[in-house]
Amino acid sequence: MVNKPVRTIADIAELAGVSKSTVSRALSNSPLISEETRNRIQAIAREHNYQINQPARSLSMKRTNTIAFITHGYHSEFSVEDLFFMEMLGAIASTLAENNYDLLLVNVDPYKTDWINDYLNTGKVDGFILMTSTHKSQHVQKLIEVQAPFIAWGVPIASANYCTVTGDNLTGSRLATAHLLELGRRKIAFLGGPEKDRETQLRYEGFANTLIAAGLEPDQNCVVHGWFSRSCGIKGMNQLLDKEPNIDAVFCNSDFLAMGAIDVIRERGKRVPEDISVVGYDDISLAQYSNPPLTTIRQNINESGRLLVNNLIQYLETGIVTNVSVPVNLVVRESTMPG
Amino acid sequence: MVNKPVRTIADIAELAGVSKSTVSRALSNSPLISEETRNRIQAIAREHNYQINQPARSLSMKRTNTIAFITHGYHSEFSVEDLFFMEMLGAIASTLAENNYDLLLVNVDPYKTDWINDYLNTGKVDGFILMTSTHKSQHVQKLIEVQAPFIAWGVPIASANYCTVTGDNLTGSRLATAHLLELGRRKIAFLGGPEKDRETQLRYEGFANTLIAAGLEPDQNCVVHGWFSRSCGIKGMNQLLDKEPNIDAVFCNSDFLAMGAIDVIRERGKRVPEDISVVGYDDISLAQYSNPPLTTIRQNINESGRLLVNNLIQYLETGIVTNVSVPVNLVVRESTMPG
DNA sequence: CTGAAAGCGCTTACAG
DNA sequence: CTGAAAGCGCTTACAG
Repeated sequence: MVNKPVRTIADIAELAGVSKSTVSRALSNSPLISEETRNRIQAIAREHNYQINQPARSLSMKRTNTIAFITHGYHSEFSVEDLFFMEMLGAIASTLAENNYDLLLVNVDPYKTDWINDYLNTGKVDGFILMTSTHKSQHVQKLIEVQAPFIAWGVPIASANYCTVTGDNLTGSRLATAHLLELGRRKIAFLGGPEKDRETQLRYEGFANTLIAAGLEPDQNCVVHGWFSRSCGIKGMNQLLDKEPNIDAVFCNSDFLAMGAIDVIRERGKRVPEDISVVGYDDISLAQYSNPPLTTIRQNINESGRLLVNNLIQYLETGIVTNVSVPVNLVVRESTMPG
Repeated sequence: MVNKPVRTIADIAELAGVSKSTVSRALSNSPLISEETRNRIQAIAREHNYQINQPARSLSMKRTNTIAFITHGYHSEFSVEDLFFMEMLGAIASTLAENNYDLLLVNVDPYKTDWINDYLNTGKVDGFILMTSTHKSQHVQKLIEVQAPFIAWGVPIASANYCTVTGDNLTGSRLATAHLLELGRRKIAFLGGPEKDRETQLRYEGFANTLIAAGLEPDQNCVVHGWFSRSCGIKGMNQLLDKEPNIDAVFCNSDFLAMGAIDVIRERGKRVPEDISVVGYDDISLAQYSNPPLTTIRQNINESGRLLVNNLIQYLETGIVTNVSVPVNLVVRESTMPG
């Protein structure tokens, strides 16, 4: 039945006895085309399993319907410590697919920004979703400088105007701290992310303000900073307990920090949560399987991923710059409440 | 200094006083061009930060230098249970980058194969890396049917000729079983993956043969099958202990199965490894952080990812079909040896 | 060693 | 509502 492959709009035009212009318009549902013609052409295309050629389309339209997800593994390769952005990636992938966008995964060197040029002016992608954790501000500044369309995860840099999605860090830390206070804890430590991270600063702010509102004085002996990794949780918790052995709770800025902290607490002969309550941050899927299951601040990763995609697409189409803060909530598990 | 943007080879041709053909050849290091001309043109391109237009190039060359990584989350979104393919993805991403290929991430519905058409005849990608776990054979058969260039993770289907990379399942299960026998275990259970999985079958074969070689009889009461997930580990371990309460070791076909099994063993009042030794499979990055750290069969994920990329590229260039089996090794941790 | 020209497969003003 | 034609920015036979 099919005696000649149908690969191009020219093939379809011939079969339908119309011009290529008409085929092109019919396939893209142009209102210019009469319904009858459109249906006839679309039927032919379907019957012959026609697929449009994307490079040709991109070249002509100067857009690719492809978005690059920019990240870098915590170690050189991806590992469990990258779970947060992996879960974000899942939500982003499905939302992009729903919008007929493709997803290019770009794993960059966090200390270099030359990836921007490689993907933007080559016409490979229409925009970027920036998920890098290290040196984020350098990447943001460079993206702005070259006027690249992008959206970034995280608190926006004050001096610049660009799209962002972030979790509500102030509320998150307030919820965590209030929960620990309600449990009767009074010597609460802060096991933070990098000190210059805006997210970490906001979380400290919420933490300190909640303590003060409860009539307590934040104690600088109970504050440490580091990366969000398990190994920094181990290091940080050791430092905290060295300085202040009678800590009765710790608010960690990530679930991995919390897991590292719990290991240290137990190694030092104390119990979680009986002696020290531990709260994490993010609620990655691993948090509930941890031992004990982690009380943590849920970042609503799926919702955040959807917003990153939808707001970037909106920006591409309309130029509207959005900065959204996604609600967080407290999830209580056994690391603060005995099971 | 730059008074006119330099975006196309035509712009460079004008600046250099040569034709577009010459620029094109010079930029792709064609030996046809004199060294002097080539250097001069490349210098101009560099100076003006010229980036080649990929869609135009793809349209002309009928290849994209893009590979699609085909997978699907274990649940609808990515979670910790997807860690195995995530870690594979890391190795694949960097190896593709080294070879100047881009990586398109395609999260498919495991029950449909229509993604093939969407990516192949559209000229979006040159080939596929197939990482789906469910219904793999359907995807493979369809790929072969439409003559799509691809490589698949896993044991090749006997009746077909296509590129694969797989771990050495026979050796893996032999190492695991021999290790348990050496520890003096005699009632060893097999907590397997899906019964129709070729990988699982091979692992059972290695397991059973090693038992027989040691003069033991494989006991069908000590064998269960399911998915590779933690929840199936819980279900399976409960079934095993219901049927055979005096099991003293269990060989699990994934690290997640092992984690689920350990939870059940403890809940039933037994100790790991004192009462029951547990061996996992894969050695995902989480295995060492598990409680207790898992003895497991390391799949050499990085090496496997590199091979998937390199052998697919080789196939694209030469048509050579490779089927490789990557060595595995035993990693002993506390789930079999008291710390 | 270099250039003029055709072609890759689309989209979209322009004209009717 | 439809078509002829130009154009997107490359590559590569073909000719010299």
